Amino acid sequence: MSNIEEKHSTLETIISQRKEKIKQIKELGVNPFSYNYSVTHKNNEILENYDKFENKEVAIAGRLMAIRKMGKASFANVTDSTGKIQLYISKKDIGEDKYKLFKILDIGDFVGCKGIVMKTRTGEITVKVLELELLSKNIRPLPIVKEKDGVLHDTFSDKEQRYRKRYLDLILNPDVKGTFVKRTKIIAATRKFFDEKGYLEVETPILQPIYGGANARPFETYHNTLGMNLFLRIADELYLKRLIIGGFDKVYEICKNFRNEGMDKSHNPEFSMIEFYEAYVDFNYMMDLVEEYFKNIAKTLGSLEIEYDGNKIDFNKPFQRISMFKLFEKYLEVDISDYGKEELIPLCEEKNFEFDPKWNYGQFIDALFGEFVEKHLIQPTFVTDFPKEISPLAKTRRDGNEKLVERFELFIGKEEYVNSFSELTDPIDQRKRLESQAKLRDQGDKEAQIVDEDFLQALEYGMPPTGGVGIGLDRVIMLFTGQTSIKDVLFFPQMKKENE
RNA sequence: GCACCCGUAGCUCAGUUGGCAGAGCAGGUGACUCUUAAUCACAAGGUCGAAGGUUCGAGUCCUUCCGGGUGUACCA
Repeated sequence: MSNIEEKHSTLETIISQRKEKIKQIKELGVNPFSYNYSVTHKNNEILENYDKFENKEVAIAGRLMAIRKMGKASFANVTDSTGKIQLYISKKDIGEDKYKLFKILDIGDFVGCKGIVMKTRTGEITVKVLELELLSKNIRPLPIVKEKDGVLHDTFSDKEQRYRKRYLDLILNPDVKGTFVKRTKIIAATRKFFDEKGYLEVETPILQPIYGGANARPFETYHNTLGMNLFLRIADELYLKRLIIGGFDKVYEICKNFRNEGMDKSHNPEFSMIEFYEAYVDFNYMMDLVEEYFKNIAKTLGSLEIEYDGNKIDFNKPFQRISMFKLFEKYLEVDISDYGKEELIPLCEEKNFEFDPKWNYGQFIDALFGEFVEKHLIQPTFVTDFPKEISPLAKTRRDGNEKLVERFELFIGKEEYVNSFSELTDPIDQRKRLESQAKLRDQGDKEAQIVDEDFLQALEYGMPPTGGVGIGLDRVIMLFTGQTSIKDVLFFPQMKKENE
């Protein structure tokens, strides 16, 4: 025997068997990849209105998810976008040829069937098939999830596979679909909320010659014809402000932003935000609007009280509004509102908190807040009184306190969801602030902002007082779907290349 | 970035002290006309994530690398 037997893995064997089946199916005169099918009803309609459908004819279509053969008659489960229904298929009803076809079908195939709605002896609503059609042949075996008494067995649970092959996750883990339907509902409700407030939805460039509006490292790309470097936007702030300067009163954009930095449970390199800007209002007005927005989304999804990551979050009450320094007083047990950098250094030492002596006042406050305060902010809380150094696009406090700006962030369940300020409209001040960012950049802060001359020029023409807000939509979606990883609210989270 | 955990058949998982790589499901063949994690019988299916090393002998121990998860840090 000189013939070398090819060693096949199970997978290769199954795929070649199914390709062989395609040949057989064609020999039976059947197209294994048909063009259309006239569906009269969805599975759930039938299951929910059995009385109406009993003994009536229906035509349904979907994917075969289980097959139980018993000789001359068989049962199968077929799943469509609404749910799973049982088929009863007997040789007597569909004829010798079609039964032969049925017998070579596999789990994963799409079928269409016309038949009579009935109940089996055990009471299960079932379509007794009279005409069976193969709509699309599967050749790669679908993972099999079994279910008994509501308990799932052998679930498709490998997170890596679920993220890389989201289509399988959607087929095999029904809850996943629900999360993404909710995602779409939240986006739609967001759009509706701002449309009804008289905001104009706009689109601004994703490819930007200069990036800005946030502190982050960008993705860089290159345009061949223009011969220039472009950046994927890290925020759309500076463009939306240009539109306010241009005379729009209220604009919003639901935008994808791109930030070239670390990834974790709440950071994906591309993510969704909504930013909105309104002329003639300040950050206090925006606090009201943001509070209304969150209550609106909660209501849309059914409840003003939710549970998230082990915490009960209550949207009924007015959100707490509190100065960062009051929070420091509470959790640091020191009033640091009059402290400068010189006083903060011994405080850090006393609290055993590691710091970089090169930090400016704002960076100290920011770091201390992150370490000692954030973890306590469970219920919705507007935090105000941010230092100027970490807020280069926000107006100085109107009461003359030069260290602080009119800015708030909304925290829920220890996470930041919203960032907002009374937008800085003074072009001279704005230039100064961006220049001091540039200085930080020169000192090695890769996330400091860039001086955008075009934006500064726009400001010089005059910008009305404006309130602006950015909301991290993926996080909002996580909150209202109960997911604690951003990967579970993105259809296709970013992954490293799989090795072969 | 650091720490810990995981990677075995298409899927879900066993694999003891280092001693012949296993099961269920799916797939194949056969039986079976109300099954439903259908059942029964038979046969098949493996680069144990990759590469090195220790050893008479490595799925198992060591090193490096790849991928994933969790925590932590950076992060708006």
